[in-house]
Amino acid sequence: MARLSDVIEALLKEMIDENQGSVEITRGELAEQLNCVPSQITYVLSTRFTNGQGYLVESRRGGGGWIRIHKLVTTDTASQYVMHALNTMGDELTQHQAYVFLRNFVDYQVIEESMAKIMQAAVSDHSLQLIEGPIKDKVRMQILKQMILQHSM
Amino acid sequence: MARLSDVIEALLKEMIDENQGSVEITRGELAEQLNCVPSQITYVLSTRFTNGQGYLVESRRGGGGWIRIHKLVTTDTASQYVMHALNTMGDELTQHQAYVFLRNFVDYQVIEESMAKIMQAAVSDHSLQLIEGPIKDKVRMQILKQMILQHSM
DNA sequence: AAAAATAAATGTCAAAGAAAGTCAAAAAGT
DNA sequence: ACTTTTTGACTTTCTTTGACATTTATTTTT
Repeated sequence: MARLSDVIEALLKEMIDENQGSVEITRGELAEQLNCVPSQITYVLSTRFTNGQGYLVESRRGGGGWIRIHKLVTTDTASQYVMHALNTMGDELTQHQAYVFLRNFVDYQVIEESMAKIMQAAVSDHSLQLIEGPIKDKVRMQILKQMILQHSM
Repeated sequence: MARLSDVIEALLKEMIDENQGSVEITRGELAEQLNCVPSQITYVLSTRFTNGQGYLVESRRGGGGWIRIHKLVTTDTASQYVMHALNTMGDELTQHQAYVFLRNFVDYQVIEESMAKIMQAAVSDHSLQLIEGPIKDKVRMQILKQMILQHSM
C-alpha cells in the first residue's frame, strides 16, 4: 500500500497544478478527509514542499487559519514563457490585449504586481492618446516589448 | 470560510476608499449590521488599522460617540517635488531629458533602479520610433507622467 | 441654575474557541 | 541498525465573545 505521505504529496501537487500554481487548505480539514492526524500534513509539507524543492509555504494560526502552498516559478520557465509570449505577439497590441498579457505575466510570476501597474500605465490609451489611428497599437507593442526585454536582462 | 475579522476589515477599507481616505462609524451600529459583538470591531481596529499599517484611529465615547478612521497619506516630499517638476516642465520631453529625469528620480529615491530602467525603456526613442515629428516628445511626456502618477499611488 | 440621575456611546480585559506548530515516542521500511 | 513515517500530547497564535468599566450627552430633580 502506498505511503500516506506520498498520497498527501500527490494530492497537494494535483491541487496546485489545477489551481495556477498555488493552493490554500486548512490543515485540520485535509487531515480529516485523509483520515490522518493533522501533524502528518505538517510532516509532508516539511519534507516535500521545501524551498529547495521549489515551494513556498505560508500559514496562519487561530480561527479561520490556513496553509497556503505556492509553487515557485523558476527563472528558466519564466524566461521561456516570456520568449514564447514575445514571439507570438505580432506587432500590434490593443489596450485590452496588453492588460491580458500583463495579467498573465503577473500570474506566471514573470513580473510583480507593482511593475505590471507601471507597464499598464505606460501602454494605456491615456498615455497614447495623441497618436493617430493604426500606428497607436504598433507603438504600444513596441513599448511593451522594450519594457519586457529590459526587464528580463 | 472567511473570517469575520477579514470581512470587517474589507468593509471598512472599502468605505474608506469610497470616502476620500477616511470614514466615521459608530461601533454599535456597525456591530449590529454585521451581527457581531461591538468589541469585535475594536479588535479589528487594533490588529488591522494600526499606525504602523498606515492608519489613524480617533474615537469619542458617550452619547453621539463615534470612531473615525483615517488612512494616512505618506507625504513623500521627494515624490511631490518630482511631480511638481514634471508639471512645470510643459508637455514635451526629449529622450535625453527623460533620462536625466529618471536618474534624478533614482537619486531622490523616488523610484528604484530596476523601475527606472523599465521606464527608460518605455520612453526610449526605440520604443517611439514610429511616431512622427513633434508629437513624439509629447507622447513621451504623457507616458512618463502616467507611469510616475501610477507609481505614487 | 446646579446637581443628580439616566442614557448612550466606546474601552478593557480575560476566558473560551479555533486553528496551526512542535517534538518525541512508536511503528514501519530499507 | 538506520532512516523515514505515523501518531498524539502539548504549545503557541489568532479570533470571538461577553461582562464590566469609563466617558460624554441628555434629562430630571431640587
